[in-house]
Amino acid sequence: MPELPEVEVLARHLAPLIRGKTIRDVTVRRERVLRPTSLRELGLKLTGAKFLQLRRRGKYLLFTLRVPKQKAPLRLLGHLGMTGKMYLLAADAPLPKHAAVVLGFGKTKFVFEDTRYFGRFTLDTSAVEKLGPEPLEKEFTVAVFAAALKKSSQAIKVKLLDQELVAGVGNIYASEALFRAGISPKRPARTLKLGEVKRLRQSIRAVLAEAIRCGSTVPLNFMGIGERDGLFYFGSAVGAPDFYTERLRIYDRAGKPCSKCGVVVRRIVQAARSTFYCPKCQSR
DNA sequence: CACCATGTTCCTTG
DNA sequence: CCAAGGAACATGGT
Repeated sequence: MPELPEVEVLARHLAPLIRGKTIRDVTVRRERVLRPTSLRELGLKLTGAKFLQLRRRGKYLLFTLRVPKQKAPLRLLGHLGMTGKMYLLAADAPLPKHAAVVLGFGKTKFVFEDTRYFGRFTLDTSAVEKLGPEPLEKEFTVAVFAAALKKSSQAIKVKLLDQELVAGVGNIYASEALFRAGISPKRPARTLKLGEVKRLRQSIRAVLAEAIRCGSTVPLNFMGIGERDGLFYFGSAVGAPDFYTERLRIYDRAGKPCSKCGVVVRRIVQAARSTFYCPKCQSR
């Protein structure tokens, strides 16, 4: 379920549920997700530790824990990959088929479920140091963005997926932001004019902010999940306002009419990923 | 059976 | 060294 907005909403929901909770036991059912941390080290360090904080950086979750008798807090990094989810269950509730890591709290348990196991749950936090600016923060300036784009001849859509350029944009919101800005996904990054760079930056911010707003207002259930809500993208949560289902204006709409001009939306493949665009609204 | 999928990393090629 | 493209990772949906 994972691009920046989904991770942000997850962090906001999860933070109050785990804050102050002490980990009594650690169960790892798929060691791959710990990479490169060993099963032994994770169990050793997490058992007895208490959750203090949870924040998001790009598509990563950063947990801060307090270890008894230790001054320095412990940092834990989570990434949802393509199919990861995190939520709490009652201690006696059955685990899903693809539960990768389970942390026992006593009456409840924290579950990291990940069908494809592309996600991570690890003590190695080095990945966040390589990330570019947070798109919704002040650090994501026109100057920084424009300078980075000038250095690249990659197609702009492909470049937007580079987490060193800007952290948190994924395949869906890259198409959405370009559609909103009226820029062709095929344009080499370095050919964007300053006005287009400004528009694109604003579109990225607007698209992400709107998605966070939607996720924050929709009734999502993170405690004792029953339904399989993959969270946002294609779901239509019960009682959700109309704009929730109409939120994606270009992604996955190949063959349908463009919402702005009616021309048929196209799907192309760039860097082995699908890109959706309107050939008229995004002709250059 | 075929092809598609929200992400990242590694390998090869130029 | 860099850029770019593709495959790999693993499972499930259509």
